[in-house]
Amino acid sequence: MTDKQSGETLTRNQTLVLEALSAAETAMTAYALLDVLRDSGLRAPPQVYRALERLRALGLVHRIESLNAFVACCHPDHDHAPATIFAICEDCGTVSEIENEAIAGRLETVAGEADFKLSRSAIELKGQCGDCTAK
Amino acid sequence: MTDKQSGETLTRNQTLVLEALSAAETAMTAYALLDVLRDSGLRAPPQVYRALERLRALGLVHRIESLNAFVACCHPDHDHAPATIFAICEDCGTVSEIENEAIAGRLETVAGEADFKLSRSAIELKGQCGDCTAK
DNA sequence: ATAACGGATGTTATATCATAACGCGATGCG
DNA sequence: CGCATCGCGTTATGATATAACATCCGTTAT
Repeated sequence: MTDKQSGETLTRNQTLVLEALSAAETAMTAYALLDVLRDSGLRAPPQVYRALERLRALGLVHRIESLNAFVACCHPDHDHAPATIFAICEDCGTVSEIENEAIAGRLETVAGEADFKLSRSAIELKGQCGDCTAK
Repeated sequence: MTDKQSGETLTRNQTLVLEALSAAETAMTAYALLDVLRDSGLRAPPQVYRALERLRALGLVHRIESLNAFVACCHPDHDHAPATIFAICEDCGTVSEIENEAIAGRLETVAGEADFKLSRSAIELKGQCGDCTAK
């Protein structure tokens, strides 16, 4: 059996990227991550993108398409349906993750009605979070 | 009264971009549009991006976030809710636009429950369209 | 008429996001 | 050992997007 990198464990770079993302309040671009992690030894974009790619495959990180940026998954434990909803505050940049079975199901239905075989979906809401509304 | 560009009419560049997009089967990137329209006199990215920006504001064009690309709106007539769904075929690249009140409403609800003031949303489904499934 | 203004335009340069391609070194396995 | 695999580091480049500035041309005010 090979324990090197065949499934569970994260490599050094992957750990660094995941920790930086988890510590961040907002979504971070790959280059922002690179800047933050330069002191930790990362030098070039591919290092960050490779780590992100693997972390995404493991479901530990999500890409926010409308921002070209990334967030750590809030609840990496349970396999989430392919229908996570992201609420992105346009004031403070906070991204919150929402799971909603009803919408996931409806999307499946709608896709089916349109004769579309759904594999993944990206649902991104823009607006103002509670904290910023209060201010 | 000024008829030049105060609301309704499209400028030459805007018309060119909209026509190119409407003619396309799939979503097109700004640079793809630029290539296509070079013979028509467009030379540089800002010309395309400016036209796209205005067309989007008019609701005639949508941006597909997950592709960094653009499509002409299928039904520019009726003001659509801020919850259009795009079904993107990963085989042939076709993008179809789906309107669904139920999902739009549910998203409003879910956002409200999360104390989030929703302004716009991007819903992008990836998968296989009917034609490609049949093949 | 003409000066001043505003909006669209054209153009150059640059910022930002992402990946191709190569070689190295460690590890597991025959 | 010899070889395959994988992560890694590095360089270079591709792809997407915008800043900034000069110009042109109707409209409007004088």
